[in-house]
Amino acid sequence: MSENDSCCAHEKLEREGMPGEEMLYDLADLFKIFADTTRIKILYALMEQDLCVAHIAETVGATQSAVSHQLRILKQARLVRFRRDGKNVIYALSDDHVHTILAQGMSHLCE
Amino acid sequence: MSENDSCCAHEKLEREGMPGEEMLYDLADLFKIFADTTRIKILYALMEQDLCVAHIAETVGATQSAVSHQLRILKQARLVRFRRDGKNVIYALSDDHVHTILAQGMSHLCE
DNA sequence: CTAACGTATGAACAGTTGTTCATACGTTAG
DNA sequence: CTAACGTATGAACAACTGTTCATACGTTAG
Repeated sequence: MSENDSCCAHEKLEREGMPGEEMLYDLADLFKIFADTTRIKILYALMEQDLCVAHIAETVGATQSAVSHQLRILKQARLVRFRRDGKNVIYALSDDHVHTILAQGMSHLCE
Repeated sequence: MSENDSCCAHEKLEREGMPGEEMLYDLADLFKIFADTTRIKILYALMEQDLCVAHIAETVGATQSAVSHQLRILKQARLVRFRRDGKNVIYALSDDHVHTILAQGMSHLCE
């Protein structure tokens, strides 16, 4: 299995066994984001199509405020991006790692 | 509300695309497990080789009690398995989803 | 301009989480 | 048997997290 990733930590991992402290904290922080049902719902919703905040709130069954707070977290983690459209703000997934990570989680659950 | 926005077909999402409530909670619970540095360290350590509790504690730099508590959580999620060896209890990874999920997380961090 | 709408944000709150400490359990040596 | 060792567990504690509420911000219609 030849993983030709540009990620420098992979080589280090194979040599030393464990990433550095800082990297481990970043990794834990990333998984924290997927550890909440509201955020997962938002991500699944955005996998279908780009959505404004009000429609996200409606789709996931949460208040506008709660969704806005969570979108802030997803933004900071660069998992979603956004653009203004008049009074609305449209959110979208920023890359396809979201899909891959969620799919792997599902795969474990269904084994 | 009757306007034709670029995000007006959100009603479809409630029918397809999104897993059920129960599955979403299980998925969030799974990612919660990866959302802690102590547990991540334990998993990385076990990727190298099977280890008893005392050696895990030494490797990850945590107390025996803290490690034992976390191993309980990893056990319940079926991410690790264990066997007795005299007075020791040897822990090991139970499947390779652990490696895949951690690698995907790393991949996102290094993009 | 002002009003209405969509969105963002801060504070307060309840619920959860991970660690420490003390102690109990299980196994083996003597 | 008892003592010593490795491991597990419960309670208490501090730190963190997600929601709600109130309110402020930014944009557009009139």
